[in-house]
Amino acid sequence: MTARHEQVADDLRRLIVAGTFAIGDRLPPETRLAVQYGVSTPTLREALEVLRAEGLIAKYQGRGNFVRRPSERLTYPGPPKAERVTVSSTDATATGVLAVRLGLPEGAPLTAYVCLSHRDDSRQSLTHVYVPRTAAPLTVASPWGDDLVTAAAGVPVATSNDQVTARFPTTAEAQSLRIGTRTPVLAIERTFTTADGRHVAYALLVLPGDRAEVVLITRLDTDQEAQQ
Amino acid sequence: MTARHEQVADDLRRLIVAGTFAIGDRLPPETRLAVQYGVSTPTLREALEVLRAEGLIAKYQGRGNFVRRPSERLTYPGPPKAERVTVSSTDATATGVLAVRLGLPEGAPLTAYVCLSHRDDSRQSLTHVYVPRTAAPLTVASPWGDDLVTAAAGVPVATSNDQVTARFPTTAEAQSLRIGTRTPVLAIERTFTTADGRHVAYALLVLPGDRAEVVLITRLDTDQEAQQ
DNA sequence: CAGTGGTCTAGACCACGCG
DNA sequence: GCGTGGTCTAGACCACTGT
Repeated sequence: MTARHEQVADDLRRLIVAGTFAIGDRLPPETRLAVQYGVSTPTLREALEVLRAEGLIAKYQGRGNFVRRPSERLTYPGPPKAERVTVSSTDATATGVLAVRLGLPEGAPLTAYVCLSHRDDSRQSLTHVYVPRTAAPLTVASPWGDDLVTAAAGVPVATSNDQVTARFPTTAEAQSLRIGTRTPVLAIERTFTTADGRHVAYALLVLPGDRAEVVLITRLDTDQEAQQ
Repeated sequence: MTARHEQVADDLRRLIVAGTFAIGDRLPPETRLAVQYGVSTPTLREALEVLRAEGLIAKYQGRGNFVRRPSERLTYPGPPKAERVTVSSTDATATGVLAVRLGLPEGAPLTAYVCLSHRDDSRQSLTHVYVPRTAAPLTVASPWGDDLVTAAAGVPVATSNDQVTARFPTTAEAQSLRIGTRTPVLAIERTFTTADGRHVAYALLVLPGDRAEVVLITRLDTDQEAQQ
């Protein structure tokens, strides 16, 4: 009682790991694969969606489906492996959840930074950083936003509290990261806190689920880290 | 140029947060909603899939779509909020990645535990724990597997290394958690290590992306936690 | 331009839940 | 049995890519 698209995905996965389709190869067009497997095109696309979520293939509109190089996974937090990070900044105001997270009054002036990290023409991460607006000039940044926050906050930043969830990307996020709207992403909401307990920055990281993972190390014999 | 199913999702989301559809309410049948919005049923189902990934609604086959109670999110790691945890155990052998992770020879005897945590008739987490086979009798367990590991390992467990990824559930996982196969999940691979550096247990946690989040707290002024 | 994926249609049939 | 969601079909049209 396995679904048809799962059967197709299983067979294609077998062909890929067996090397019948080598790394970097383009798969046959979806229409032809659909005919070969005797399924309709939406069903075959479901199968490819599964493989894409596993990071086995990448789709490029107008070009085709390609076998991905394995273990291209980036880890968060960790040394950024991006080749380039492009940053842009705009003025914004604290509204709704943003004001709550930063402990600021509604409408307070903010500066919003957008960091997009690349590597080998592959988008790695999309980060939005929100800090209270200051005159601080900001130049370079890490893909996770740490540099921006330490530079923007006048005082040292002590801890960051990260909430990691799995969801689908918004259309804007999918376009920025060049992933499908049905590819799961890791969404990380970071709240930066100073030693005296003030929240000084908020960041939203979006990492493609097919090429990123979050690593956390817990000491079990000591006390567990406190929850938010 | 927004996709049709995104427009429909936006409108339904608006109706839900506005309270037109109250918490616990059943939405109209998908066929009727499709007619109302002037879209086909697959398109409308795509819209509902988006809302389900956001945790706004829950689907039950044969019954309908229901508005979920918000902030039902469980956090990992953290105090388990499950009402019940059902555990079953079977014998297994270390094969492939399992042997590598545990540092055991291929074919070594293991005991596999499956923990399923519930709460209010809602599946919360599915955990597979693999430990070297011993005669240790194991009774109760936390949903994250910690209790099982500390009981099974003869020596104290010092740290756990967790790798968090976002992906789709397997059909078996989806059935166990009673979620759709297209609902993103947080998959956490835990490796338990003793103070002398031996890997003594391996666990795979699957948390529904629409009701779970991983929380990690990082101290920025001290040295970053070492990566694996 | 031709080929590719992105999205959508208007149905169909099956499995499940409940009365 | 009836209504529900789960899955699939066999197309269609558009947008994007590279020549």
